[in-house]
Amino acid sequence: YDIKSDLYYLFEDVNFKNYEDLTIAEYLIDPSRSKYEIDKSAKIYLNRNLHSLEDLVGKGKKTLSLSDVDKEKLGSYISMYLSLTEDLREKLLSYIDERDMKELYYDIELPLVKVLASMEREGIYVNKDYLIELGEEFQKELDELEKEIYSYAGYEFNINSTKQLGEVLFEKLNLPVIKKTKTGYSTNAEVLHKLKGSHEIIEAILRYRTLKKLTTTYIDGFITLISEEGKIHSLFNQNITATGRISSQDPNLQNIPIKTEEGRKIRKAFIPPENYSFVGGDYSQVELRVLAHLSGDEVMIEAFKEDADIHTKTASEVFHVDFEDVTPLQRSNAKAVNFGIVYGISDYGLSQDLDISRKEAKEYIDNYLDTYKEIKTYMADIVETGKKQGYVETIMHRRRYIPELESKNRNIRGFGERVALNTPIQGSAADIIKIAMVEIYQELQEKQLRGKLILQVHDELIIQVEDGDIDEVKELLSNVMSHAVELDLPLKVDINSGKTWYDAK
DNA sequence: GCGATCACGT
DNA sequence: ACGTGATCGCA
Repeated sequence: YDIKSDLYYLFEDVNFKNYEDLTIAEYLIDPSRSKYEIDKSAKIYLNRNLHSLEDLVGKGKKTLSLSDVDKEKLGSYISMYLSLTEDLREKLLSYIDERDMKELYYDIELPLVKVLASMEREGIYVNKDYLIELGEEFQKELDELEKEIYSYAGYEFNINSTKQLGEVLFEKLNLPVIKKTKTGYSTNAEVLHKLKGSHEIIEAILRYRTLKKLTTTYIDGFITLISEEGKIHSLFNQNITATGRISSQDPNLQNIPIKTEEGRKIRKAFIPPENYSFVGGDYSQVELRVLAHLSGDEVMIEAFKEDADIHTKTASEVFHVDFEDVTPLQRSNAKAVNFGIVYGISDYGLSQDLDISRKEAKEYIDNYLDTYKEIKTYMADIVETGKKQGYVETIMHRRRYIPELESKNRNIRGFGERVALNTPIQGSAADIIKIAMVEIYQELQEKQLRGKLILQVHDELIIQVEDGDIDEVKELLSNVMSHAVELDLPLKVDINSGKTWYDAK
């Protein structure tokens, strides 16, 4: 039960075939549960009412150490735990078998436990001095912005408080209210951008928000997590997301900035040991490729086979212009539609994204579905399947139940429909990269390459490798990732390397 | 401790 | 669509 933490200590001795993890089995049976605790599972799967460990040690500040727990109570808890585990195992494995999840469980998720444990244990070196320096740079500008904002407002207030900021903008300065939230005025980036022309304070606030985020989350936040050896060991969770993706925490290494150059600089702080480099591989358009495969849409499959720029190709089809004549705006609109389709689009959502009317958004979508006719069929079919079965599946039979499809509330049902479409796409992409991770891990060991997998960012893998083995690892990573599964179209992988995470782009 | 808001990623 | 985390302000 939750064996990843134990693998830290048993690492050298445990081999692939001789461990099991019931939290993983439970996750595959129902990935939407918020946590996997043995007392709850005993109730769900065996209808047994049990005391939890928490009943023994308490919670919060007064939590007891195990050594302080009454020995008799502890003993009976442990014996209950052991016999329960065996009963639970039998029950869960029968579910896994019934649902055709044996391959997913034994060949992907279980081996992956060890891969993730290895990534957590290895961690990643951080250049602390660089981070501190970058932080000081940001802080200097933040101090100036703070003064500037106070002078525009006419008084000092807490800029971080949306409530106080709303009062300044919409009551003191009388700027037009663009949007309201449940609790008051909306002050998010989207709103602020629309207010940009109306007062100089707006640009200062936007800049303040950006720099504040970078300092608090990515600089101060990281510095406190650096170990004595100068590393960060974040956790890679295997039973959190409803779609099968991995999540990362303490710190989250899956949302390090990249879009703006300033934020991207954070990545220069992540470095390999001496004489090592990073080799990175990322799937190009993996979710759209998965959609092309799942729907069997020949137009989209053909576009990918030609290795065309998919957004330009989409624009040329949707707007009925030659490939060469697609304008940057047309391409960026087509890109938004492609994104929207993967997320299970609504005309409302797309109209928000593109800041156009709902009617225009609907026209874009209709044009899109006229172009990719089999995607239209697929969208209708998958929702139908979800309603009929109560769940949808990925290519490796990962399953997600969608009770929202039965809701009488239109909004909730609409959400369920988007989930029904997005889950097989996002989840199959997760299946694919997980297969690649398990294979890479095994190949690096068997070929005795001096490389270790250290990061996964949904469609991207980063390996830390001794300089002499860079070329071989690049080749291996490219092959393993692109052949992880066989679809009706090729998977494309881009490979890079460098001396910091920033450079492995 | 917790919901709400905001911002970062794929 | 899927996440994590910082902060505020209230309980």
